[in-house]
This record gives sequence, C-alpha cells and structure tokens, in this order.
Amino acid sequence: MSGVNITIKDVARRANVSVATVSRALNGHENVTEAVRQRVFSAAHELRYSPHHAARSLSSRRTRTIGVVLPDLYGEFFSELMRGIDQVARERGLHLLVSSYHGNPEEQGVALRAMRGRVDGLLVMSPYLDNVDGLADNLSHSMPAVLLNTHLPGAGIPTLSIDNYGGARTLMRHLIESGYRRIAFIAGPEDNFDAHERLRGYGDAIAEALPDAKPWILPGDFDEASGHRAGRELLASKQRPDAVFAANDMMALGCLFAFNQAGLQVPGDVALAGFDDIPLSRYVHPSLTTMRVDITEFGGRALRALLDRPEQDDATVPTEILLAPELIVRESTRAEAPRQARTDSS
Amino acid sequence: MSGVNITIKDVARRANVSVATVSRALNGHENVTEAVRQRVFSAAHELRYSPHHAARSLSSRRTRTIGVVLPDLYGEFFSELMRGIDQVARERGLHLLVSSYHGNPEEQGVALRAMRGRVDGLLVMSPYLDNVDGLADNLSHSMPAVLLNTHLPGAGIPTLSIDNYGGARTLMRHLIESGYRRIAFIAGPEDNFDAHERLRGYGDAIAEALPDAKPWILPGDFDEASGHRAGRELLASKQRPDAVFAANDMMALGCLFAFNQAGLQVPGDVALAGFDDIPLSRYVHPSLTTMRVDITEFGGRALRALLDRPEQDDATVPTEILLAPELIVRESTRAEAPRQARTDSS
DNA sequence: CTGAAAGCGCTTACAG
DNA sequence: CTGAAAGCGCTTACAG
Repeated sequence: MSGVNITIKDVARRANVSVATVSRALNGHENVTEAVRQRVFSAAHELRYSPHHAARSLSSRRTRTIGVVLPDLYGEFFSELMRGIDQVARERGLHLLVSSYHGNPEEQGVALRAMRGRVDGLLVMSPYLDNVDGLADNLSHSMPAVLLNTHLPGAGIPTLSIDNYGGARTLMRHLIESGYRRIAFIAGPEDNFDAHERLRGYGDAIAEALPDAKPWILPGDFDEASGHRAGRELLASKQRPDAVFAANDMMALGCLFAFNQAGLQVPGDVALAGFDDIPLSRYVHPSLTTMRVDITEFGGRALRALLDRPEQDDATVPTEILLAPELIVRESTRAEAPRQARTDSS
Repeated sequence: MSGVNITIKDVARRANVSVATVSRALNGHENVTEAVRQRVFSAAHELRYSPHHAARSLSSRRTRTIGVVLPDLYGEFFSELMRGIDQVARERGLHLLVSSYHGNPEEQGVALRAMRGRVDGLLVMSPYLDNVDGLADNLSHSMPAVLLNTHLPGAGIPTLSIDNYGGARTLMRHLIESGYRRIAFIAGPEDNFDAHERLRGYGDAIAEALPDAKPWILPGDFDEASGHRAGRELLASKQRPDAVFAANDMMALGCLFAFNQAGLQVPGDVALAGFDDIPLSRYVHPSLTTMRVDITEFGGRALRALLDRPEQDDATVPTEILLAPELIVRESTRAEAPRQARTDSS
C-alpha cells in the first residue's frame, strides 16, 4: 500500500549516469560537471525523487536528526522549549525526533535506547533527583548529548541549567527589600531538581536575611491545583503570611485564585510571587511578580551547545552552564502602602 | 566520534546463532526455541544491544514513526495537540517526527518531502486557504495521511476538523438568547481556514437571527496584541457594542485587557466571548465564556484515524469528520442585570 | 526451528 | 569527472 517509490536508480537511468553520480550531484559534491548536474537535477525533479532517509543514514552514518527526550510535551514550558530547539534545528537543516516519557523513568530508558540509529545527538531533560543511575546507563554510549536542567554529576556530560537557586534568592531579596517579613513558600515536587533548588534558595535567603524567622513551607507539585490548596491552607492559618512565594507561576496562580475567592486583596493583604514568567502571569489581575526564564532561548542554546560542541578531548570546556533568570516586578508585590521594614531585621 | 556500535552480528556471535535467528528472537517471532530465545536475549542484554533503526527500517520498509507536520510548534494549541498525538503514539509504540514550517508554504513542501523513508504515515495541519495546490502536490504520493483542520477538497484524504462554523453559531445563539444585540466580531487571519469558518458562523447568525443588524467586524490575527487593538478601537467608537465575540481566546483576552485598562466593566458594560477555551480563560477576571475545543482529544483521534484507517479501497469511509466544540458559559457573558431581549427580534 | 544469502536504497573509497 | 562495487545493519523468503 505504501506505493511505488522512486529510487536513486530511476533517477540514474533517466539522467543516463550511474547512481554514484546521482548521489554526488544531489549532495552537492564538487566533482560533477555542470551539464551532468543539470541532467540529474531535472531527472530527479521530473520523477519527484526524494532520497530514502533510512538508506541514506544507514550508509552515511548520519541522520541529520536530533533526538529530544523530555519528561513531557505538554504545557507552556515544553512548548517554549521546543520552539527554541526547533528554531535552531531549522537554521541548521536538522530534524527533531521527540519523545516524552511522562515522568516514568523506565520509559525514559526505552526512549533513550530507541534513539540509536535514528539521531546524531541527544537533548535530554530529566529533572529528577533519583533516577541518576538509570540515566547515566542509558546515556554513556557513544552518542553526543546535552542535558537540560538535569542533575547528573560526574558523568561529564555538558549540562545547561536555569539558575534556580540564584533566581529564588533574587526574588527573596526583592520581597525582603520591599518590607515583607513573613514569607511563606509553596514548594514544588520533592523529587524535582528545579523545585529543590528553588526551595534551597528560599531557605538560605531566610536563614541569612531573616534569621529570626523560621521557614514556612507548604507542599505543592507545580500544578495550579496544588497552589490553590496551599492558598486555602494559608487562609486558614491563624497568622497569615505577608507574602507568598510559589515555586512556580502555575501554583502562584492557583494560590491567587484561592485568595481572590476569599476576598483577600493582593498585594494589599498579602503579596504574591512566582517563578517562570509564563505568559499568563502578565494577564492575571493583579499581574504577577516572578522570575523570568527565557525558555525559548534556553532550548536554542542547548541545541547549539550540542551542535557546536568542541572535540571530545578538549578538557577546557565547562561542563555546566547556568542561565540566570531575571526579576520581573509586577503588581502582585507592589503594595499601595508598602510596609516598613522592621529595624531589627535590616 | 560516534563510537563503536554493537550490531546484530555481535549478538549472533555471542549467542552462537545466526543473525537471522537473532532477528527473529528479538522481534518476537514464533519459530524460535525458548532456549535459543533466552540465549539471544541475554547476549543482547549483556552487550547492551539496541537495533539500528535505519537498517531495520530500510529492510523492513517500516519505520514505526509517524510524521507530524504543523504550522508551528508553539503555544497552547499545538502543545495540547502534540500531547494528544503523543499519548496515542505511546500506546501504539510509535515515534513522532515533528516538523513545523512556520507558516511558510515552501518550507511546508520541504518538510513534507523530507518525511520520505522516515515515517509510515503523516499527520498534517495546514490551515491556509490558498496553498491548496502545493499541499496536494506534496501529499498525493503513496504515504498514508490524515489532515487536521485543513481545507483540501477533492483530494480524498481523510480530514478531521473542528466544527468552527457550528461552534461560532452556537456561541452567537448564546449571546443572542442572553439579550445582546449589538455584537461585534474580532476576526482571525484572512487566510486562515478556522478563522474563516468562525467568521462565516458569525455572519450567518447575524443574518438569520438579527436581520436588522449589520455585521460589525474588526480585523485580527489570533494573537493577543490584535485583540487589544480591536478592543481599543471598540472603545473609541461612538456607540459601543453590547457584546464582543473574538474569533479566539487570545484575542478575547487582549480585548479584555484593553477594556480593563479603560475601566470598562465586563460583562456589566460589555459582554465578551472567545473561542478555544485555553486554560487561561478560566483564570482571568472575569472568566471568559468560550467554545471549548478538546484539542488533546482532537490530536489523539487524528492519529487513531491514521492508524486504524480501513483498506484504501473501502469507499464507505467518510472523508471528513467534524468535531463539535462545546459552549462554556462563564462570567464574561453573565451580566448581573441581564438585558431584556427586544421583542422585535425574538 | 535454524542458517545462508539476497536485498532494502543509499554513500564512498577505489580505479580509471 | 565518472562508474563498478562494497558495505552500512538489518529482515525475510528460501532451503533444509
């Protein structure tokens, strides 16, 4: 059913040359007479010939395809990430074979192994703190790879990461400088590397800048429903926080929703901030203060790092690159009457 | 640099069988002794063997990969679409080769042709009204395909579409039944098929239900900025509409933003509705009335339609399937004091 | 049940 | 500059 396909032989016959010559002409090799090249091109065009990819990559050992293995394909983050990767892939004439493993480490292994013979290199994101061994096992085998937001120390694989720790500290500094003192934190998934780093940033900031305060941490899992739950929990607490820092924007929005429903004013009654700067953050009311992560750029840089990687043996290459997020101050932390910082904790 | 790779020969040698047997064992063919199968499996496992995909698909003529060619990869819509496609692909053990052509018809052709020998079937979305010939040219060649939201009459290619026309009429019926009479429409891109159908639904609804009114159409291009512009234009008009129907949610949100900035109350001063039900729509204030399109389901059904397609020669198969969107009434069209329908236009 | 061999459609040294 | 031929790593009739 898959139809009769035109092969390089048909083109050769029509152009009256050998298949070798067709191959050379079509691949733009130098050593082909202009006249012959023309004949080949018209023959190929007339026959609507298009090279068979599997055959080509089997003999040339190149696929011109990059494998992208992600935890998921869904949502703003992955959408922007794919966009950035895709842009660079197009610039370089590369294809993208995507695979998501839905948070299942076993599936991740399957996905990774299935890439053999299909791709020239791999972009892998695995934001888990355990699965380290599994990942290392499925990666170390002769395929260039770049890791994204992935904690895999010692494997020597180039890694690009958002500076989640530094970003959380920057945001905390902003809150503290704005006079907030009772700052609650809605955490992300326990096993998530980014979440872990953001939490660490929050904890260290509290310890250093507000030594009298104890960290106030609510559980969450990065989705808006858990932010909503955390928001309700905060509403029910005897003494409310004066600011809430959610480990990502989706949870911040869920929390905002809970506050709205309860009639609580943001930032008047309580300030709120998130992390990621998803597009929504600009549009909700009040607009959300957050740490902007340029995910599109992040994806693009990852692919470039993979493609432009220096020779394996160049030991001077940094193995980890950190991208700093940017503080975006919006209405949700701009109280009309900003509180005064207490003098005892400047 | 690509490293030493283990081939089927290495496995054969280690298991002391022929490559043919290895192939059969690994592919789960019946005719292999259990003992031999075991030997082959352990050998393969010990060597961390993983079959070379290009070789396999060159000889078997199957790739176990589906090509997905979309206008873009970015944004909520494509994200959800990919999610739906991906879910089904996983169920069936298929890979996805994605390609977006960024609205460029030429690139679309390149992308389509590049799929040869890489995929067993194609999912193609091409929401343009012109490019019909180019698309037909690049499709008709012996590759099973399913079209998504694509207008390509006469090519006999199965097509799945959102019922944009019917959806627009449903929404208009809701607005009219709610008592709104001066209903403006923010249109989508001129060349876009979905936009065209939604506009047609609006026009027909006005003509039939409000024969005294003339259509009031503002240009837009589906992004939030154009909705914002349209909103400002409406604010400047001498007599404001009592309701605005934007051809998609993003524009509705841009419009809402403009109204908010101007201090206009929605729905008190003017009602507002969109199309798509993007997640944001539930969270803005006021929440947005819209037509819900289950895009994830849409993507999943498209892939299923491709995989479960009956034999080519079965003429009883419908070539076009329409998916009806669902009306979601939220705050943005729920005026506190609903207007009375004028008796002359019940 | 198992093996030897042909063949999938290309690319690429190797000759000329 | 061009061609004949080997080879990429598999699968699959064809024998046995």
